[in-house]
Amino acid sequence: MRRASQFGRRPTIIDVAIAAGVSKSTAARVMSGQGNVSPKVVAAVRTASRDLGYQRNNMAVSMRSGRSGLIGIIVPDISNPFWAEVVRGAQERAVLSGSSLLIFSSDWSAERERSHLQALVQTRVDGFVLNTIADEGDTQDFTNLGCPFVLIGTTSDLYPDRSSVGSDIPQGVATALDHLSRCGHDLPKLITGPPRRLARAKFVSAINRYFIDRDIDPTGIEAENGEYSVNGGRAAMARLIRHHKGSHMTVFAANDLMALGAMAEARDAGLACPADVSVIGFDGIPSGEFCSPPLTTIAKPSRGIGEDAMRLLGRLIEGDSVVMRPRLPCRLVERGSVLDFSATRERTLHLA
Amino acid sequence: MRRASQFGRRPTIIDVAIAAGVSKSTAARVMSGQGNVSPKVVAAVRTASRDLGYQRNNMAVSMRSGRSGLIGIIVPDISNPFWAEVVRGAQERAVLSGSSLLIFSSDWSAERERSHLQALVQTRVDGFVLNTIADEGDTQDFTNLGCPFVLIGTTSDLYPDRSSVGSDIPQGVATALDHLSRCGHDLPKLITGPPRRLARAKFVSAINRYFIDRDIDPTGIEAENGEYSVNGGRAAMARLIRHHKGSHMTVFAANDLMALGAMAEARDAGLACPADVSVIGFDGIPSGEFCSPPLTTIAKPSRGIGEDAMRLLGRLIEGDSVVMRPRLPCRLVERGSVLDFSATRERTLHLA
DNA sequence: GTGTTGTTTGGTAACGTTCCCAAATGAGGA
DNA sequence: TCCTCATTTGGGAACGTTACCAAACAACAC
Repeated sequence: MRRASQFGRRPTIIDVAIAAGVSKSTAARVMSGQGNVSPKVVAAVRTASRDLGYQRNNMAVSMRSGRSGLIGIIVPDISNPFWAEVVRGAQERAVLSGSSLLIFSSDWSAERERSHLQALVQTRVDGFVLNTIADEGDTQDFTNLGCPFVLIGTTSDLYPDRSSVGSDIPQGVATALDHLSRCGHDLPKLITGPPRRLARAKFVSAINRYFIDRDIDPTGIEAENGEYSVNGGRAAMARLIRHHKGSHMTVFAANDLMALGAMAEARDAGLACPADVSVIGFDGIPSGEFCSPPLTTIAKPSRGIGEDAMRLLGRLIEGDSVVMRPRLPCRLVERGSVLDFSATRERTLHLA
Repeated sequence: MRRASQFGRRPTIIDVAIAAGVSKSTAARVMSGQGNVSPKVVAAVRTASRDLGYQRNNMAVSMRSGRSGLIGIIVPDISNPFWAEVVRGAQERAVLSGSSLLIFSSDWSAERERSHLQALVQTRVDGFVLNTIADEGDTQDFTNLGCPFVLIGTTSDLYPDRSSVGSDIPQGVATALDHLSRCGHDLPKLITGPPRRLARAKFVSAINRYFIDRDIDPTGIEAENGEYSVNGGRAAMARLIRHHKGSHMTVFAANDLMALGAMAEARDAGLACPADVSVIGFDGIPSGEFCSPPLTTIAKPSRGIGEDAMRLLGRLIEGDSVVMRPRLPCRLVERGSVLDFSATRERTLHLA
């Protein structure tokens, strides 16, 4: 059996054509399966192709067709299981539609985001999915790259006339606060992202709105900023503990990694969760199920965000210029990290 | 300022050349910065390029040069934080070397692996990193795809004359068993991967060897197979619990996700960890730090594996045909999921 | 002015594919 | 035999880039 290596290079469709004794046009017609070829020739070309180990060169195809079959996706932190899950959702759809995914992590650096974006454009991806870390003011210039894209996450609010997919933050926040109030908690303390981040502002304002709508004054709510990581959560929690007066402390973290860090820090400080400290997170990453105690959290539809973004991008690539901005609902995942005061009271009564 | 969209298509280097009033050869010389161009012309071309928003078409470049600047990586399960971390290591190196990573997950399906592999070849990646799920017997045919590659993980042992990067399984296993024995444990029970998987065989045989080398008969060791996932670990643990006689149970899981599952299952069965059940894992995923109790495990150098594989692949792509097969050392991460009988005894004495 | 350098520039081909159009072939009827 | 029509086949161009080679140009010495 002849091999690709016999040429010292990969066989082209011309090699196949020659081997089959036809012209490259005919060989191409066979490969694309568009008919109008005699059965004898089809067989000959197929055989030659198999014998030579022919593999179509997608570079040449995209060169000619203007379609690369490549899709880019840039998220801020691929190490965060939440974003990993979003990417996985996108991946699933990409495989389904026969395209390949170029995955980048901006690591919260605008510089990196820009450079990855340029790499994507130069690679001539058919489109990209982006969670831009751009803050208010310096909105990036990917809007005129001449390449279809779908934004994901909170920062997409900065581009109201562009298609985007996100989770419904106000609804998620309300779900969390409803749960806390149902469990008999007072105003929570917040662990939020870095000061300038838009996501932080959205999170905080959703919380304020919730309380204002219920005639509760939210001005007393304490908030500590931190990086969106376990260590960021630890540091913020350490500060909260230092300033804390009173008995039970309730903490609402803006993402699960920070919630995990907060719980770890509390434990190190000798505080029991949920007895002394209640923690509720935001994201719904798998690790939350196994931590001690299991983390009560607001699960975002991470995989769905990735999937829907790809679906939307697909339509954009097909030329459908519709603008859609779905905000998918979050749901409460009740586990063990939030103390239920009502249940405690009941239990106390039972014991008495 | 003129924009890419003025042509209705992306500007090419010819557009730049025309705008600058030179030939495309000259424009190309400027863009590649290889000198022999008068300063005046350089300035003109630079200006034209910026004005038009010119972005080099990497498809055309790779077409001409035979280099795509694309690298593929296929892992069995991108949802597993261990593999995510390997990919992240690879990503880091890729960005450093100016190439982009195409990431695929085979999800333990040979069919998918083959299809992803074909996608990579057709995209003309410069090389790829692969953890093949191929079992003994049906070794895949990526060896004659005419594309440089580096294998990672246990299955690379099936291709002894190919470059690969892995972790030192025997050393890791020995580290784990040393620790268990130091803590006063008897023979552990095993939670392993699916029966036909080569990784399972390597794991089990490393354990057998360890005991044989120490004149201990390993034949009595119980092992339960399962998928390499949390639920796989749960199911295996359920079976172990059902068959268990005696007091304390010691479990060595072949990966951390299964260890997490085992701990969850034990908890659901009313067994305390580590009091009733000791669990030691293998991988070193971040979630292990936050579970209850924190998971004692053997950490593989996940990120290093990804990095080294890319480094090696880089050399292969450069034409250096050296075969290297580093096996990176694992290290013990001692946390709370393994009961230390010696310490317990001491503490008991102190209390008495 | 002429010849000899060295620098700067432009034209052309090639990478592998697909599409369009024209040419060739075959079948069937007048 | 010749014409018509349908089917099958081949040739050429184009996608955007770079490398090679030759031509043009400038500078300088004779």
